[in-house]
Amino acid sequence: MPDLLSNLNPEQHAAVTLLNEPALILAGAGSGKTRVIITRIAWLIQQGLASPATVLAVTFTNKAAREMMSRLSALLPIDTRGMWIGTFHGLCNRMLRAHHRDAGLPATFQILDTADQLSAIKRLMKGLNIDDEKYPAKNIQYFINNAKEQGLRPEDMDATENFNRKFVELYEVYDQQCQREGVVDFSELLLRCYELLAHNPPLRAHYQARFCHTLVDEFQDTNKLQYAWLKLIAGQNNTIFAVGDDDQSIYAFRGANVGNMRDFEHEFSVRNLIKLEQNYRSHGHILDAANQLIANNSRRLGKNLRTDAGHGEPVRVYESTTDSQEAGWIVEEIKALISTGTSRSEIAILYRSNAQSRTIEHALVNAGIVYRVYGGLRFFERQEVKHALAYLRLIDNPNDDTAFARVVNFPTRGIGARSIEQLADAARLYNCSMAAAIPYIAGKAGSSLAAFANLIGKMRAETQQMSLPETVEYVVRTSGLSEFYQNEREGQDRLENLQELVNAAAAFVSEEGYGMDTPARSIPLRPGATSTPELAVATDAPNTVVLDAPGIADPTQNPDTMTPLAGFLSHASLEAGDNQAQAGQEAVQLMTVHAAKGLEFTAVFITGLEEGLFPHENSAMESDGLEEERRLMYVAITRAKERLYLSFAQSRILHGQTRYNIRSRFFDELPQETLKWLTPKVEAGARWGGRSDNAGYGRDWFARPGYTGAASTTPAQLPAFANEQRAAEAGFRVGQQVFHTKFGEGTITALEGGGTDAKAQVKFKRHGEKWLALAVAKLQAVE
DNA sequence: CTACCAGTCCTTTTT
DNA sequence: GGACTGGTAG
Repeated sequence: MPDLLSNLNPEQHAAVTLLNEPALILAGAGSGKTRVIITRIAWLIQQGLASPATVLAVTFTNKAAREMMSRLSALLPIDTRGMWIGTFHGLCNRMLRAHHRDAGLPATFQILDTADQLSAIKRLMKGLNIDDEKYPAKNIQYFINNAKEQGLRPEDMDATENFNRKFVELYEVYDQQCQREGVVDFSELLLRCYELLAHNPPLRAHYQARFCHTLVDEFQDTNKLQYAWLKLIAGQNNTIFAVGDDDQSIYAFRGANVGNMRDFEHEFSVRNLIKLEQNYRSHGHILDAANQLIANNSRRLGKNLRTDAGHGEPVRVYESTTDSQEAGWIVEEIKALISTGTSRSEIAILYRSNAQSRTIEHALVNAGIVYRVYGGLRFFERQEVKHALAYLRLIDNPNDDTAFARVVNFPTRGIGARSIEQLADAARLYNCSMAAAIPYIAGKAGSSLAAFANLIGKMRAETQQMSLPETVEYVVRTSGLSEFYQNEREGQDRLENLQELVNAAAAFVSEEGYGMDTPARSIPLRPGATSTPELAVATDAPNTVVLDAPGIADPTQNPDTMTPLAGFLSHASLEAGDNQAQAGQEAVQLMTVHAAKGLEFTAVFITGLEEGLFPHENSAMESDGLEEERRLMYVAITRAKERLYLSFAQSRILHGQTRYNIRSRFFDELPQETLKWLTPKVEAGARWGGRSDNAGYGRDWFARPGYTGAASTTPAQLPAFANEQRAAEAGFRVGQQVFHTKFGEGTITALEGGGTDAKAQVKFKRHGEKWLALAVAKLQAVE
């Protein structure tokens, strides 16, 4: 029996072996967090305190889930495939598939990704003749997802206010449309699963009895709905083991609620909050920098990272005149690093926003340094792949109008916009899907549409007995997609991606343990499974737990509640695939700070450390915005193992305009003794009251009087700041909320001039951006 | 239906 | 600066 505990430090040991109480583990960066979770699962099983079937482990990304499974099976000889380890969305999908009837969904329900959802909303709005200017589809999408993440259905929402009513109405119609089409979006997956458990006591009791240990990774990133789901599924006898780091919460903008950590601590009366503060990644100076920076945040749970590694090298700071000079300097440093033996893949260049990568890439290309950019299009998001998937979806579910609209005329088959509009009208009239409305269309348009329906019907019939890879291959060929891309000049890559899709299907089949010949569209029979899984009672399977609600399917004993095709389509939506340009190369790594979370590198460059960029100017408008930016900086710093570079530029071209920025306030928040300035440090001079707390935040975005910058700063560019300051004297500032009697609410985005010439640029919620003379316009401050 | 042009937007992103 | 969208001309 392997000794799982021998190499743990005391805090890790305590966390791993904690028994019969809810646990909150405050796990600092590089403190062995993943290791603790995996070791705990293994230890619980090894000690007989849990079986693989009674453990529920939740992560945010598929990558994290995969890592958990592979490291776990390395520790213990168990098959992790049947275990409930996965992402929130993946697990909810699994549960909804198993209980689709109770959840009110068809067995073949499909998952809309973000882009699908947006096009579904656009289609809906077009049909209702809703002004896209007044109600942008993106805003509707945001509203809907946000509502769902708060656990709110349309009927739960306040629709009394005029403006709000339209949103709520659209939310309601959108949900009806999804229901009719048999599709669910990402947030629906979670909310539907939550409601399934909330409204179905026997089912809830079943799962609550089944899971004795729930482990949650990156708990600080959970939103309200996810937390509610966890509480629901965990029930009484279950001990939740929540691992997270409030200082690394950087996803508030997508609904993450750091407050869940504090709430958990109180609601579950956590007795021992265990802090993992021993860092195994970074040298001392780097940690000192991170610790002192993050100490500027308020409302922290509080921790301080420490290391045995010694101080190491100082943090190097570089000031450049321009962004391209910054890039040039980075290239020189990287050359030096490489020549002294640092592997390219151990060097990372981080930036706050993607727009910054171009200049750096340019310099790297010129210097002939191989690099790799994270982010961008992912495999299952490519248009040719999405087209092929749309055909596959139609085979499984002809009512999926999103898929239908996508490929009804791709490749072109003489079905124009007018025909499609006609069809959509008929579908609305008869309250059916577009496919079902085809018989109602007469004339030439009708016959082209009928031909398309026949094509899909033929595909459905002919793939009946085919395996999944065969089906995919067949669809790519029969749909005309391969022919289309063959004839297109730039179609070669797309053709290859379609072939890759066939390979992906084959890989999926083998990873999921289906036989290669299993028909793609029947539920495979494996030992322990029955042909009607949702009615099956799993009493004789291994690791069986007592089922207190007989008749409830248990997806762990009966994982085959999905056909291979449905599984593959879910997989394509839930796991969009690699977003790395060229994987596996020995290359310098370029990515945003967000993308770097969880990774580590020997040498790290944090670039563009300027006011307005990092911290980002938009964050000034959000409450808690600066603190989130600071956490982001904290994440960035703690990626570095041995060497950390911080750089900023006096001027930078952004969106085609040259901006003159001053260095980030974060420099003032770092311990000066850990910094080594490669360029002379220029004192910033007195700031407005010298405040760096939230109260003064937003006031001094682009203007700190007294800042002279380096000698090369063009004086002609500086009056812009001076102008803003004078306008600011009138009592307004950038980022401020204002009210105008005619235009309503808005936010000041720029200020110019002074005295009687003072003007403010205001972005109104409903009327766009306008320049207003302060002497004329009656602007009221909203605070 | 395609091709081209003008207008618009631009923080971060996983599922 | 550049990617994407929507509109219109051919």
